[in-house]
Amino acid sequence: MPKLDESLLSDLPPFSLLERGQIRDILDQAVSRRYDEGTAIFREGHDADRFYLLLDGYLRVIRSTEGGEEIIVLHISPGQLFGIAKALERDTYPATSIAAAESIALSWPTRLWSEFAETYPGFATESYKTLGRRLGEIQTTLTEMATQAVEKRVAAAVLRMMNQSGRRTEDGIEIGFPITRQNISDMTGTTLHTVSRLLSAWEKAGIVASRRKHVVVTNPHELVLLSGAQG
Amino acid sequence: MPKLDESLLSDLPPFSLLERGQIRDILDQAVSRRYDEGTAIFREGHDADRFYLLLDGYLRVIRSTEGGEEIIVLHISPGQLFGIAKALERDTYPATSIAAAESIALSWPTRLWSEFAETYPGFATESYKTLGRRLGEIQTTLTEMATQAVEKRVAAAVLRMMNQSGRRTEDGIEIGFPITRQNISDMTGTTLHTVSRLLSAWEKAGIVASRRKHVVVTNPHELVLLSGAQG
DNA sequence: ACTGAACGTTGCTCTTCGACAAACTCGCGG
DNA sequence: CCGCGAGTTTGTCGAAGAGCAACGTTCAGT
Repeated sequence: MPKLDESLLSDLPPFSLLERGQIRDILDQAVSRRYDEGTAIFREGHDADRFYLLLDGYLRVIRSTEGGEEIIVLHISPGQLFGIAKALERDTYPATSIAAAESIALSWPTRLWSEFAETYPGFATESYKTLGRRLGEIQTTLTEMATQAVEKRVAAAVLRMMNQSGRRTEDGIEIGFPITRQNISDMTGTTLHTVSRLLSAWEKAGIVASRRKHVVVTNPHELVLLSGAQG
Repeated sequence: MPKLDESLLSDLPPFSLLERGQIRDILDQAVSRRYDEGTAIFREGHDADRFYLLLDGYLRVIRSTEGGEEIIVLHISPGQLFGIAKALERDTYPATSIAAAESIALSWPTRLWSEFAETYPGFATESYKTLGRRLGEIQTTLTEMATQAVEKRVAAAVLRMMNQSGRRTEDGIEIGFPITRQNISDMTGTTLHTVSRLLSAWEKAGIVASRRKHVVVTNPHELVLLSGAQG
């Protein structure tokens, strides 16, 4: 295991208040690992024996029904803690995490979570902030799902990914990780067919451009209108 | 303000580890209040200046869209803490709480949350457990909403309320708070018309019996089948 | 360069469920 | 005891979107 550089953590909120030596200690206890696209970091219901920090890449957090259908609950971007079941006093993971793109994450044994929370100022605070944000996100998704028509939901989902991971290109803003129609339908509770039709229509209207597994939003403003912002 | 009795808290998880004197201190700082059916305890987006404990009654936690539609995110039963935005480092409430039945709640100023969490063993732990459970519940609702047909969602929603608040009667198990078809449709993202049709059909099939604003489940087993447990 | 698998498109049909409409009933306040 | 309003029921209609099917396209691996 190569020695990890302190600059990896020093700018991230959960660690930004700490001194060099403290960060060193934390890093020395961490395991770093790479995950190929499509690999599971952990699975729903399994023992929550470690917690994680995403250094690079993107994750999908999914839940599956007994019927075998999967729905994507949220995405995780670099710099975020995840798998922090312990913060909520759970001993199993409540959902499955899959690498949406090739990703790198640090992890620590669960027992260190309480130790970090007690020892390092701001660590617990930031963890709980993260959870609070996620709870809010999920509630928003839920309300959308319950009240909005499919087209608006899909538009909103694409916008959310764009805002979270978008990077400028010459044509517009590209979603920063590979994504299939099936993935989008799993976020919005619809079918890949319907998503395909919508994206085709939007492509004709000059709102998006999509290649296989990649989506570029060329006219974000129009997409916002479609998403039905303020009705 | 009448002096509150210590037995109010002594059996509840967040306080069960505490001594008599500590509970006295906590109670002396609490404000107790009654809320009529339909009254809001606090509203989404407002300053989270207090946190609460439901002593008696039932609450609906709702979120509303810009379009004015409301959806019910979850229900809260007696003995639960709520409005604990502070635990997630939020300074506004993320949703609105409405009394579903006449209810009584204690409340404390937000700043005491951290104090309680530090001073009283088990208090923070229990708060986070509550949040963890709710996060799980919401995720379940979300997956259901995304993958299940209306009938299954409604069946699941009725079952959930039955399990949470049901009380035995001679005819079956009655949901413990007033509930309209509109309320059920707000939980399941459908219309009151559809819910009315479903309940009528179930009534004919001998699965439920409903009077105005009240629902009794007469054949829970059949309802579980309808909810599509294990496909 | 070839092949198969994964991903995407499109047309058609069929069902579910939302929208609109109208009437009924229960329970409360005057 | 009456009238009003909130809650409920039931019917009809139409549109949104799921299901099914078939085909096209891109890519990774050999």
